[in-house]
Amino acid sequence: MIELIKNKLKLEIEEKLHAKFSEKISIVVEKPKNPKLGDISIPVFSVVKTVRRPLPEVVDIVVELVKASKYQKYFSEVKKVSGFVNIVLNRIEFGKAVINEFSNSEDFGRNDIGVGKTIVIDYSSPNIAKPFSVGHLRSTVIGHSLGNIFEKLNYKVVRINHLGDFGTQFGKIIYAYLNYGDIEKVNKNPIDELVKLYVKFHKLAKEDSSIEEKAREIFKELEQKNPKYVKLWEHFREVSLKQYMKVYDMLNVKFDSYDGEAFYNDKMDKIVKELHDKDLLKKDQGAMIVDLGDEFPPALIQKRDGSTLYITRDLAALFYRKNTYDFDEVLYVVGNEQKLHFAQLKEVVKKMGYDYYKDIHHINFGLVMQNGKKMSTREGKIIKLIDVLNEASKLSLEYINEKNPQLENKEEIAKKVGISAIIFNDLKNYRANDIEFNLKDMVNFVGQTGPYLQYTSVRISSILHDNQIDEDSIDYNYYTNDYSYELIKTIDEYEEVLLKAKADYSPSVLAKYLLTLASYFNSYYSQEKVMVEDLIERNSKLYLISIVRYILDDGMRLLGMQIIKKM
RNA sequence: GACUCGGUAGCUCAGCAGGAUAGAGCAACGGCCUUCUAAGCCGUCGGUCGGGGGUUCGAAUCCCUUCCGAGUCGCCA
Repeated sequence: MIELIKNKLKLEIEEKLHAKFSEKISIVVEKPKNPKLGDISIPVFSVVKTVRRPLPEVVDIVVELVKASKYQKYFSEVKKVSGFVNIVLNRIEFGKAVINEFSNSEDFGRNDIGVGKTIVIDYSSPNIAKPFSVGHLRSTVIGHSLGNIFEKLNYKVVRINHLGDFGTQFGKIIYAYLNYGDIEKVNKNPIDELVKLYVKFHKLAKEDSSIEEKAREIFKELEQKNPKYVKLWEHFREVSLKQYMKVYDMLNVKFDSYDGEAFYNDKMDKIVKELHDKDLLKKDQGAMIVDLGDEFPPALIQKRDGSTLYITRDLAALFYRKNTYDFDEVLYVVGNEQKLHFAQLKEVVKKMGYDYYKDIHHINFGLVMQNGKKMSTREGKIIKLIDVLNEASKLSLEYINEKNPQLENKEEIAKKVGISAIIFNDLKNYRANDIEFNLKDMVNFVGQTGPYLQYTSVRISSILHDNQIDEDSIDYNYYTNDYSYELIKTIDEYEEVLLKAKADYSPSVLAKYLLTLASYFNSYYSQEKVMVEDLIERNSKLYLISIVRYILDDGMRLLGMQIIKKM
């Protein structure tokens, strides 16, 4: 509502100023930093500059224009403060407008910006035969949440888990397995054992680099379907995926496709041929490259031995997705360290003459660091996500035993709180920032955390209970005190927040907003008694807090968190 | 070395299409449970917005420069 008022007011005033001074003037209509100054603010310095009139005169003109606005029924006061014109809203009229908007909406916050558009999101994408680490959590929860947010905005979303189930790493693992592996150990504890082999390989390669060459040979034969290697590969893939599914179940994450890199194995010749036909391919030091000029290093398409590389597979995947889903945008939720790769990918697509290179977006995120350095599987330093999730659930159960020992289904709720805490902790900060791994922070349940949001929703549920709410007997006067008014204003921002989260491809925008909403509610809660004698007052208050709960729950759902009624 | 991203309170971070006294949470300290869940609320303490220049009526926000951290830079993904 306020966004609408601001936008229209801006146009209205710009138009009238234009008529008056016959000069094009652009003004800013914003939210003042300090709410005491008002609800809407218009700095007039830019107007002074273009029309070259004294500031007080311009301020007066703008004040008159605001007062004459179509929206003046929403204004209770128009003040001039130095170079600003500040507007105070009429709390009753504004409250009524916001509440009505909620009442008339099927799904509050929804926006039709995405109608008819398809968006493909590539996320999670763990590497087979490697543990699902805290590093993969980021891609998984960011991608999942973005998918939910896009769906809320009426996009059609295709969720793809592009499994890292191919590549030279398999040459390495198979080499190590054949020389040092033990079938029983592998079957007993698949991923752990395969990681050991992978780490061992890298240790050995440091002393004897010739085994790198052997691994490459094995991979090449795997690509050419050597049955012995294919069989091993299938086995490794199967046992790994089984373990990943456990984690996805815990996180409540689902995908439309699990086609990984191997799926594109037979789709790459076509790419190489097309690049060749378009005269983009160049032989260089025995390998085939696409020269990308001065701006980027060349893209390596084919190795000296003829086997393919990451970017070749990504190209094949991209074209497959374009043909299959006809997307309007494709998002790759992949870490910062692959920035160059995606820049090169876009550049190659551009050179191939496809205009939709513009629709490729690398949704980069910060690395999970340990002691200020990137975590690396090669060095065997890895923290398994499942351990962290279990730890958080355990701690959450301890909390419940301390705070609310009589609670039913304690274990189940503890899991929902613990896992949601981990998810929220990951999403609350802007995705591209690096984060230092810190279990203590991740399982902290006090302050700006997942449990804080859940707790706030639970408090509301506890009041709402099974009270009936009559939407027709609302007295808007109960929404005018400061505590209520902050809630009304924040409720009003929900849709805008979702659009911002979408525009930035960052769930943190939503996460921060939910914290603000919850915080305003908790202040309200400490000040206002809801279950009062007066039925109109009680009803009005119940309705207001039910809206707050609706947004909290909807927002948490979009972030991929669990909604609970008691804790 | 080149390129990219970051540097805001002791710690974790918002704010950055320029706007009015720079905001939260954690930690520390002090209050608030005979009233709807105290995983909460209220308050105190805490900042040369890395340093230096510049553009502007106005800079944490834009430009230049410098220092610090991270990532990437041809046969891994």
